[in-house]
Amino acid sequence: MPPDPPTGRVRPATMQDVAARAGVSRALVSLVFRDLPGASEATRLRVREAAAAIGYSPDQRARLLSRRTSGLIGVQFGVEHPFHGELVEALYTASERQGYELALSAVAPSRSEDRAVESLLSYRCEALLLLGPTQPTAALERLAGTVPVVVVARQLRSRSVDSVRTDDRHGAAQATEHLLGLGHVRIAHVDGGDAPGAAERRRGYRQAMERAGLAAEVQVLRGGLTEESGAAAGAQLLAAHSRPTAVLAFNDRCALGLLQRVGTAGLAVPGDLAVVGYDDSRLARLPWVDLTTVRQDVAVLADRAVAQALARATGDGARAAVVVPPQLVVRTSSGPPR
Amino acid sequence: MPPDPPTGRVRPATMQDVAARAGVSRALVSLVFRDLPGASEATRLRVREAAAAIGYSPDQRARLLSRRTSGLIGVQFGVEHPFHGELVEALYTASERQGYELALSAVAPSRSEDRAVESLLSYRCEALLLLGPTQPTAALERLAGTVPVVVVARQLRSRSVDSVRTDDRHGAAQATEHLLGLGHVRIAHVDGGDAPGAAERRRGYRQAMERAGLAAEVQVLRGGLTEESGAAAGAQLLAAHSRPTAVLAFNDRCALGLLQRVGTAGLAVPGDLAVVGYDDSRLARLPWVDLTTVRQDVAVLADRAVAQALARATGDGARAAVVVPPQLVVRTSSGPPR
DNA sequence: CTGAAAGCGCTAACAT
DNA sequence: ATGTTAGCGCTTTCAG
Repeated sequence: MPPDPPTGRVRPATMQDVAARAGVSRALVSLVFRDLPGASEATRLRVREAAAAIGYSPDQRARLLSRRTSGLIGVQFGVEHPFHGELVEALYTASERQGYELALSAVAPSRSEDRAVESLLSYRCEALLLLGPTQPTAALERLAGTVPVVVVARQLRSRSVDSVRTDDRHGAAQATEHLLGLGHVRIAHVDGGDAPGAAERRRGYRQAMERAGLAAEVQVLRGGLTEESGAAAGAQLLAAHSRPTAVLAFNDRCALGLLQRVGTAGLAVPGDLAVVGYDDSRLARLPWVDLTTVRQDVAVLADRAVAQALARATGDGARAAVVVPPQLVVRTSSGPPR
Repeated sequence: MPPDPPTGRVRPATMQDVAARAGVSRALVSLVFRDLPGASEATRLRVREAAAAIGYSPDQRARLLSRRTSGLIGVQFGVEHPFHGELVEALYTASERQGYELALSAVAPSRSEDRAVESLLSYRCEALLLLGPTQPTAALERLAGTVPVVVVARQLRSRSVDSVRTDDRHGAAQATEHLLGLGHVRIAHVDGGDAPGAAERRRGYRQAMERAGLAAEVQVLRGGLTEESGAAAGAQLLAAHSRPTAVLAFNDRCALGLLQRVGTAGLAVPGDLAVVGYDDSRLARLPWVDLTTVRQDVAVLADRAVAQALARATGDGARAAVVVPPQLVVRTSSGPPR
């Protein structure tokens, strides 16, 4: 054993140390730690004890390097998106179940998606999961030529890149149908502009209106992803001479801004205006908001994404665009027209 | 070159490939990629070109393994805390400037802090940055015996574990003094119970009141970290016979719930009640909220945390409890009493 | 300035 | 059931 480094901390124990202490070979220790057959119960116990005694834990760096396959799935996520947080959590569960480790790389205003991907690649991840990437499709396709790529939570028109997302068209249609079922006729949609998913949600809304024979009532207002955009749309609604009795907002934050704006103007919700959001975020569940909304099934999204990534990484499995059904969550912000 | 694996993807290029193509030795390529002296400009160019031509990027796994020091800083963060997201972003900047890589490990309802740390340790990180950990101090001290640990954004009473945090006592005092300066006398504090930082903020509030000779007016209401807790406290305030004219809430979310509750009751803000939050979160900046609040300096916290971690990892540098001053951000939710 | 050789700590394929 | 032997792709001496 070499002398301690100047810090006074001991060199971390290696597999060799454990083997020596347990009186076996390194290979045996390796087997025991990977729970593979080929060691007697008695030795397993001895090895475990020796390891515990000297505080050994396998060195992941060496393990990654020596394995034929890295066993790593790279995940690019945005630090500012609460929804990505939920996804990451679900991905841990999903990947663990399938025996893989996650490598996280964050995207932030000061850290580009390119940098995030580059870092992931340097760890030789077997597949990349990109949460709501904003890179152009061409760039994603190029990347997918290097490593299996699964785009999560973004609609993508590509033949080569895999994707897993919620059926936003269906979600928006469901929400619209819910309002129609309540007896609303003048139903407006405050959209998300060119945000991921916005086009799909517009289509779902429009189709539901058309199916109900209300094509003439279709009214799409320019919105966005934030409270501010919702408030602006709310102001527009108030100014309209034939005000809608119900609104489907692009997402919960947008709905919240809208609620705030029309509330200030004295409108009752849902009496004067029924409001539906999208995402089922924490905000939607606040007691005084209690927003009817559309929930994305995070656990299923994560499962499918990991499964698809691994299928591609191992060579079997063809390209797929997986679509997961959303779920309407009815709360008190939507009710029949007065 | 071995045949392609069954996936049809080519084996990633190695340093040896680059060396062969550029007609130099591997060691040279290594130097070039680490920007170390010892190679002529001409060779550098040749190497870079060769690498680019075959799409080489250094294998981080091998690099980590072979270096005497891993050059990794492990970060444990909570996926559900927007503030941790901000910190992570700043940590990327700070660590990059000091030539270190970040290894991220998330904590979530279904993923314990122990698991997160275990994963970080398996990569042989040189130091651990724990963002708002909830582990007991004893556990943290034990961990710190294995690897340098810096606790970020949590107050900690320990002689062996380093910490970097905002001066919450000072922040709360500043906020209280701001309200005092506006002419308020009956100032209440809706606290954070036993949340990290709550005790410090209570003290800051109390001390400011006492310094102003208003010890008799001190009123601490049980609150919490969420909108719900703020709303509950708001209801209590409304019921009080001698209602305060100003409130300092534990954080912005708590303040928001409070605002909502007293707004519903018809109170004007800041006219009937001045409200101050804490954190300067996105919520505080919403136009119709425009909350006076206390900002934590994320960039400085991150810088100090990384610096302290590295100082300890390299052996020099003693234990430290770094305290970063906060900054009061005055908006429209605070004004003089009517 | 350049090249050869020895590991880093583990896994994997083969012996025994 | 256990031990032996090569590497994984890089960094790091130490010679040229």
